Amino acid sequence: MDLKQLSASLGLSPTTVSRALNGYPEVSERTRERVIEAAKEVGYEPNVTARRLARGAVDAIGIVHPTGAGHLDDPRFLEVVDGLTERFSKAGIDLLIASARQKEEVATYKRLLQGRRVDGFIVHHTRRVDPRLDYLQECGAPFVAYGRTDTPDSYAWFDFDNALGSSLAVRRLQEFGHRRIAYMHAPLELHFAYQRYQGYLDAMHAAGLPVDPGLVVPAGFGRRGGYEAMKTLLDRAEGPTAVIVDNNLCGVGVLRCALDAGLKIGRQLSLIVYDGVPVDSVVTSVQVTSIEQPTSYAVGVQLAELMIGVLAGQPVQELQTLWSPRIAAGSSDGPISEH
Amino acid sequence: MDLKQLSASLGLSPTTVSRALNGYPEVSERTRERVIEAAKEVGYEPNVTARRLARGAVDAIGIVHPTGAGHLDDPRFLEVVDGLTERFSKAGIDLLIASARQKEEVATYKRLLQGRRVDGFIVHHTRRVDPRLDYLQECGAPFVAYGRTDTPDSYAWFDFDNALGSSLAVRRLQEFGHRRIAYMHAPLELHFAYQRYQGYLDAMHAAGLPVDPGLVVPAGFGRRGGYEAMKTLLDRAEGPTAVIVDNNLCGVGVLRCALDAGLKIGRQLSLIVYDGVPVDSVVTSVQVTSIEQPTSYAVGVQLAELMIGVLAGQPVQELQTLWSPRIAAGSSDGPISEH
DNA sequence: TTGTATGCGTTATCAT
DNA sequence: ATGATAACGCATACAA
Repeated sequence: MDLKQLSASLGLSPTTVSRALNGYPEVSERTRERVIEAAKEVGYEPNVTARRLARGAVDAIGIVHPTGAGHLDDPRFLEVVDGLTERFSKAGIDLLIASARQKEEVATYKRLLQGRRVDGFIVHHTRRVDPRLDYLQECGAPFVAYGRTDTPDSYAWFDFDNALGSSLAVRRLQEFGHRRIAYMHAPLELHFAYQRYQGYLDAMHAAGLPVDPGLVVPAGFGRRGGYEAMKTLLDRAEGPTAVIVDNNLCGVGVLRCALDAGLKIGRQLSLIVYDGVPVDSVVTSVQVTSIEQPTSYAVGVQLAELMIGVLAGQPVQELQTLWSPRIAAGSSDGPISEH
Repeated sequence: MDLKQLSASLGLSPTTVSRALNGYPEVSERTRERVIEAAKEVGYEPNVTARRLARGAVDAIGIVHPTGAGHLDDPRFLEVVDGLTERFSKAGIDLLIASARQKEEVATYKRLLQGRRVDGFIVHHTRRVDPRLDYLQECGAPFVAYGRTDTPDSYAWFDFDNALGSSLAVRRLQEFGHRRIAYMHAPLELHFAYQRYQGYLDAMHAAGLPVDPGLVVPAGFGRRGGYEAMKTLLDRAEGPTAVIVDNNLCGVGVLRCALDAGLKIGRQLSLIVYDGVPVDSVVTSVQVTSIEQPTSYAVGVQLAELMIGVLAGQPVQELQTLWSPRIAAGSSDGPISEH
């Protein structure tokens, strides 16, 4: 059943039916009701392809994720996608998911855009200098970045105040009396990792604490990496009394290692982990103090909201969202104590 | 640059240019070369929306995943998606991802289909009786199921020989001399869980081993569930000498629990886990014997391949793929021994 | 308030 | 081998 048939069955022109269904004001209420009723009755659904061609907009947003990049298994990604689709579907927007080998990323954006497969993009895992954003800005394509680059003024973005999270953690540990505060991080070319790291450095300096390079350890994104990194720290002559970990899978490994070493968490070693330790962890004895952020689902919804703003032509300066993390206190940190 | 402009610049009609680019045979080789050259030169990309409208096909496949269903955080899902997009993109097919609350799943399929947003679907996590497949068959929509239902003859599907995997595990343990073989499983309304469970039962019977209902434990999809379930088993007067776990996150929990209880894995307790224990686990001392299946990426590629067959009108009976798992021996199982 | 005519960028049909 | 013309199904400028 298409528009022509529907309108014929009602004795109206396709134009009027179209207007009635799309909420145009110049249709009489009586007619609108009749039309909507009939449309529901016969189960009419407009052909989106035709509508798209006529309107020149696709009502689809793309999200490109790098193949074999390691954060593929990031469970959060799917949660974000969930928030995106939820919000987008309300606006009649489709979410297109594409994958690209890391070298071909920009080419993929180009292909999707030039074939008019999408109106714009959600770009995630931004890097400090990011050729994808450069390309999209160059050709004026709508996009929202999940995470800022070094030059965040000229586009729409969502981000957490990553530096703040680390600062809060350092300040808290410092108030407990810690001085030797270790820091474990994901690769620093990822901007969130970089920002969190900067927050750590700044807060350490502000607190007048020395930063021992040996206590700053790249530990990647995984449990295993965290475990190994922690083992290295524990082997040192002068180990840390507290550890901050910039991502939670890594944090699980750190916790595990500390427990295996027989340390009393919260007394002999203080631990603060970004995003906390996942609910589905086998470790239940310790409630890990965490730097807490809104759920990834909420992030997805917000990203979609921003995208809709961009598509509506809102100035990008109004479309920059920064959410602040906060500390959720657990039992994994406290004053220094030797027993 | 659209088709009209391109053709004008070549002094040809849009028709000829279209034919040349789409590989129609009735174009002279000379013309074709000229056209392809020019198209590349100016970076012409056909407008897919217009093409779709003209051809009446969307070249897009949908995948609907249930919101808040617990397997959202299934890392494998993204790997499958990766394989799908990879294969689909070669065929010029888009992958649309939508989410739906569990009650609204069928309605979502309906909406996507009637609005001609997609040509067909990949349906995953099939249940033994699955209203989604019923609906899609009813309205004749193309789809490929990842997992069979109770009536698998009339549609295209991909599946693992789930029963076989459990049988292999039971047989192996039986040959080691085990008799009290426990089985932990995900919810049985998921067909893969049901099939694996049936394989366990059948193999136990075939081996002449008694099935103690107390040794068959629903343990869900997570580490925590596995940990708790294992604790329950260990508390029993007559516990198992071997455990089979039907999913690997759960298996991590089981392993952890057994280690915490001080058991020597492979001697005091044998363990076989579907898909093995994830590489990024902190447990490195034990190499878990696993029921091994091809990667989820490969599954994705195969699913896409099947879908392309369906769209091409191939008979569904030729589009049913069953892959067999095999045992990858590790150090987590062996003959019974008390020390 | 409603209808007519035209356009969106392709592909397909039927000539030539 | 190439071209003119008509779909594809909807939205919209313009007319009534």
